[in-house]
Amino acid sequence: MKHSSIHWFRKGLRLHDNPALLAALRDCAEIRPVFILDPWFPRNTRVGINRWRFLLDALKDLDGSLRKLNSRLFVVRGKPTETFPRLFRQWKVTRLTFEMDTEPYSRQRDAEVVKLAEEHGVEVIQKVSNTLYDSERVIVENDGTPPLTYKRLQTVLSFLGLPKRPVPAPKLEDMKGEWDYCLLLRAFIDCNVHTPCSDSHEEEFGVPTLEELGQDPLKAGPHLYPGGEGEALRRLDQHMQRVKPETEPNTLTPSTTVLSPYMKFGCLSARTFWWRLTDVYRGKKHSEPPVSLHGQLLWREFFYTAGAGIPNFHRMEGNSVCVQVDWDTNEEHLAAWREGRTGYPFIDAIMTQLRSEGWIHHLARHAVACFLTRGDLWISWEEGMKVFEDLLLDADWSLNAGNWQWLSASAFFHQFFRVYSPVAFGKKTDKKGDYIRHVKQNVREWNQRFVFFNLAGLVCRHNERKYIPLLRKFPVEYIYEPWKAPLSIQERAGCIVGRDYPRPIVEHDIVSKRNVQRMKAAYARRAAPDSETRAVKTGAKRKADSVADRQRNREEIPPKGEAGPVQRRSRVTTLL
DNA sequence: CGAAATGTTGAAGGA
DNA sequence: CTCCTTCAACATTTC
Repeated sequence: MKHSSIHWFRKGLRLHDNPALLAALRDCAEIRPVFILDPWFPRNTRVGINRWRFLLDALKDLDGSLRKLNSRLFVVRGKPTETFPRLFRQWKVTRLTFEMDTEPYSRQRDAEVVKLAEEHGVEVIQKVSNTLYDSERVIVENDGTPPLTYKRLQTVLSFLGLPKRPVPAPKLEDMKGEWDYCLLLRAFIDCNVHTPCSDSHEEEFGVPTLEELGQDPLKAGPHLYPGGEGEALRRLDQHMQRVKPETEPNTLTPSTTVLSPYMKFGCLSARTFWWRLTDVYRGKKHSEPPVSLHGQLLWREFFYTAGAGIPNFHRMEGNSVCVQVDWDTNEEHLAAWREGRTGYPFIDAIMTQLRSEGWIHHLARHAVACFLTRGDLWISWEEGMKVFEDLLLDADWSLNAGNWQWLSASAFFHQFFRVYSPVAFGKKTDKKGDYIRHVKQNVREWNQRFVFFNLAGLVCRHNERKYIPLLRKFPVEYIYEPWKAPLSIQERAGCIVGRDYPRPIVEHDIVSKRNVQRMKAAYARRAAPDSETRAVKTGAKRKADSVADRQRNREEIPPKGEAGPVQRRSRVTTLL
């Protein structure tokens, strides 16, 4: 029997290394690649305009690639649970394929869709291709809980062996079936895979515009990182051809790959990236995990596994690995942080770049995350996570929640006495504060952008790309601390602190010391939740349960070897 | 069991 | 520029 297949794109917006798409094409007469978009959804979610633009880029790219295979992308407006029953009937669907997604929201949605498919007699095929390994498998291998240290993850993965090789993208031959044999019969029996498209495809199923999603295109920032598989593979090639494909992890200035947004949307496969790195590194001297690029992919794996196995991973409450902290509520401070007006130029420059471009360096994320939470403002990491979700092109549920817990010393990382200084940290790699002034280091690259914006008619909005142009003329010794400059120097720089640029909203040296003590108290409460005062009085400190103990206490997990893989899988699922 | 070592990337100061 | 110590001091893993 020849199938009528739907391949459902969600993440995994690519043709390469897409095993679920290949599964859809097997023994298939009709294939319809589908992306489902609720036109009202954008108005109710924390997805900023730059991220929407990236998604639409990726969809356009996907549609273009599918056209080359004599197919098309169907962008279907609606909710998955309402849309699929209609599509199943209308298109006489027999098979639905999609990439497995481990996020709780997606799992619930997918479970509902699988149920609907069963009711309509539609076969469902799900494949793991977003991560290097099957997260559930990693959890089972670690006795039912996600590894909570990087070392532990490495140990578990060593049992599982190397990641699978990526599968090739479908080619035109795959879409045409056994063309040679069928050519003569083609008029009578259609034995080729094809995608039935109507003349009204564009109006009905075309990729939407930003306007359709209720976004004002004029509010988008410079288009530095266009979305899509094509751009992802181009960037990958570009970085793999560099003499030294390593990035320096401990500096802000040298360029990193900026492949993270492409990874988030699945425009680039983690396995493709992994094996390309292996090829490039073969026989050459290179760094090792955790700092190497292989290591970065394993960090992604680490947080994905944590997100898949720890209930309420995106919250403090009900999250077994998260230290419960008495964060303050301070709307003014939160807004100042979000909008880049804390009075600390390094912090404000980073937040300005984030808002405008949708990507900031890893260590820049550390600096602003620490500042918002345990370092300075003592505001919950959940608030920071929401802002990143809005503004970061690469905002990925598990990684975002996991890294915010890390930086706020709420989970995984516990050396809360190591506080990033909003003044000193940036100076280490950028003594002159070029980043704050945004001195153009690569004129040619900037000129290309200039031409591009010019053509796009956006030149007036985007030719001023300095992160804090106000502070441009401050001398080097005051660029990180403009409030310390004498008034005469402020006047000469054309910027008076307190009038043109804000005074610091907190005094770092004072609040950071206070916050370390508050953190210490929060950890003490965790160690002895019901007897903090007693512990202090007697001087006795009860030993904290290990995280694994506390997780086990929530739900008993059978000892290794007792339950078979199938049973275990369902157990893991119930943990969610 | 308890001590020692370890942990992707702190800051400040000195050699 | 790199390496070192000291600051105060966490959880987790290893020995």
